[in-house]
Amino acid sequence: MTASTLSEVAKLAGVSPATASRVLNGSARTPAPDIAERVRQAADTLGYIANAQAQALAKSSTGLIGLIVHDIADPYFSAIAQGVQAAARQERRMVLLATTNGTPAEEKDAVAAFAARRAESIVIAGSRSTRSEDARANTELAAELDRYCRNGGRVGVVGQAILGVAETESYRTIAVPNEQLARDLARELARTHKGPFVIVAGPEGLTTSDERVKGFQSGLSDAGKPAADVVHVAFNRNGGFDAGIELAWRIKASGQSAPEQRLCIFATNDVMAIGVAAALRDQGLRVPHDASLAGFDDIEWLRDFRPALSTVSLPLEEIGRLATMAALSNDDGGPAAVAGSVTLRRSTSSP
Amino acid sequence: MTASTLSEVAKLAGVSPATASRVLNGSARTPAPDIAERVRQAADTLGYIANAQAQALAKSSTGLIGLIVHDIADPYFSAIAQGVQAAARQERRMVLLATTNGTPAEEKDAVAAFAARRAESIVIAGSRSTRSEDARANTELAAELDRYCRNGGRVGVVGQAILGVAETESYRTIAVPNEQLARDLARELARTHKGPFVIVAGPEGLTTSDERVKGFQSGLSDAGKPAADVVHVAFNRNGGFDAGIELAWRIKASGQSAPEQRLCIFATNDVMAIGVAAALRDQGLRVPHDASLAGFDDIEWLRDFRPALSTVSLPLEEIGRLATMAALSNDDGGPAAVAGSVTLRRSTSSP
DNA sequence: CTGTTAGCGCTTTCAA
DNA sequence: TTGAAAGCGCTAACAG
Repeated sequence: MTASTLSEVAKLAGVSPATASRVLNGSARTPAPDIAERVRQAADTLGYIANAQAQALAKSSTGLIGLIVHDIADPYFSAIAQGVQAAARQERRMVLLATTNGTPAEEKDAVAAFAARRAESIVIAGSRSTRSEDARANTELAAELDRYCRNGGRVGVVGQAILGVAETESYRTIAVPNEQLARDLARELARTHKGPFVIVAGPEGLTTSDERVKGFQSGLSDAGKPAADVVHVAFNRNGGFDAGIELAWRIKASGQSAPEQRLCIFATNDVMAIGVAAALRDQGLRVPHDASLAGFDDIEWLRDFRPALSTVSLPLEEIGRLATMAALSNDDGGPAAVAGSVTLRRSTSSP
Repeated sequence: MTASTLSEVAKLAGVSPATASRVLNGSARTPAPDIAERVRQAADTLGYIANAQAQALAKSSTGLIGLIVHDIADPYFSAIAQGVQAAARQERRMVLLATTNGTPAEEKDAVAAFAARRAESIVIAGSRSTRSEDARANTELAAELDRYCRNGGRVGVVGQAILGVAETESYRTIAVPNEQLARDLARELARTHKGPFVIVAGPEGLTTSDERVKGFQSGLSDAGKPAADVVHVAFNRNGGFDAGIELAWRIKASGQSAPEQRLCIFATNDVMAIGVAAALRDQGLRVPHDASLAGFDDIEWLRDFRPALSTVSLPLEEIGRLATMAALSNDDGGPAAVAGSVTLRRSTSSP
């Protein structure tokens, strides 16, 4: 990377580097018009591009914002990334991207890498984990974030706070009311569904999934329904598929489906619900005819997925934008939260 | 961002900054074990995090790779991004992300921004445009890339080369045989389809779409079929939907569909095909009963989309990986290309 | 093996 | 208004 430097430009223009700097990169006062023109000319002929690294070093501000997601190919995360990117552009920042496969250990690495690059803020999306096997990594992640914040970094977390990180004004979380919304969904479904409920959840200890399970159960309870069975599988499409195969078996075994026996399946996110649907179809069962099915998130794919899936709509892109703004601004707007809403579609309509 | 510095660590450990640097960050020779331990201890108590900016400046190598896509929320791009990210991690690089809405002007801005940050390589994904309104921006983009390459940057382009950029060994393109594959698809479809063909394409001048149109037409011609009508709409889901509405009208107008009148619709990418399918369904038509439908790319969504869509499978993630490696390595492996394959599914089966 | 000395490219007081 | 000089945090010759 051998680009021309400021002093080369300055020399060509016959001025000092300081002056060149003042005209080329924003400074309080602009030098004389003729000087300025000479400098600009020189910069142009040399194809000068300011070295952002050097500028960052000199003014200790990098204009970088780090984004950490589990999986950028997942529509949930790519929608959030879209929002982050939009906000970053608006605030004239560049975004650094890291994917972690959902492991706190890799999240910690990502935070460290961003800290090293002196990213001014970090946005973390993706469920937390309370599994014991992640405990150690979680502690390290918290420590890394704490250190990052103490060094002046700001972080915005999507969903739930990361345990063990001091809640300062430099650490903000965009709360997603998973529990409340799942509860609303359960109540809504319980209104018309007569049969038993089953929950297809992610691994136990995955906070987002756990919250949704808890909320759903409490919604059922509110409606005077018995608690739902919970099947724990991978928190992705294939996990949903696995669960779906098992449930298909159960559905078939129960013989002809009287309304009182018909299952209502709640998958704790949309891609799992899609997996469940695929498995049921595979096994010759139809939704909503043989079972009701609902998901969570309202990812873009759902728009053209059939049967139309009931779900909880979340403003994903907005969430990304909010998390970014929270991690950038200095106003302590307090804990931000987003609103979601139950969206009933054909997959949970009476057959 | 007030983090502790190397010299603070050095001072605490009672050594010179140079020594501290040697132990903390990889150097050829490691200092004496006891010294090293002291330094590490000091770094630890101070919570030292090396300043990557400063390191980059000193060794003039940033470990940054820039990724430019039209839209990160689009499954085509997010799959590629996944591959880029994987390759970057493997090569211990960080990725900077920029989205451009497909406009060459924003692509140029992104290249400039990456150049300023001294990214060592840039990966550009997304169709080129030959529209006259983009000519100026394209020229500027080419100039920007040229300058970037001359300054030692390396670039990997997915799909087609960017016009006007000198084809040096620092500028590599991962060719996607759009034309050939579209031709293969047309031939395959022509084998069984009796009726007329229609192509739902992106805006004229969008290279990827144009190539696919051209290939498809030549495949039809190979098979002795008349050329297909081409409908130009936006290169996304909604464009496909618009076209689908119009086509539904056409299909209905043609009365009962004898096999000789049944339409086969080729959308130049999958999301458009999905849009077409949605429109047809909206209008009470069924695929493949009332019309055949095929797309291009084989994005992940297709896996659970019904009717199962015929398409051309592209190894998207691999493409991202290859483009990244091409933009990183110094071996001039020559022009790389990927293989795709025609994937026939139910959407083009006989009704 | 360790420390000293120059920078990397830029910004920014501080004088002139 | 312009220039000189110091320094951002680190690395890399070169001495010792």
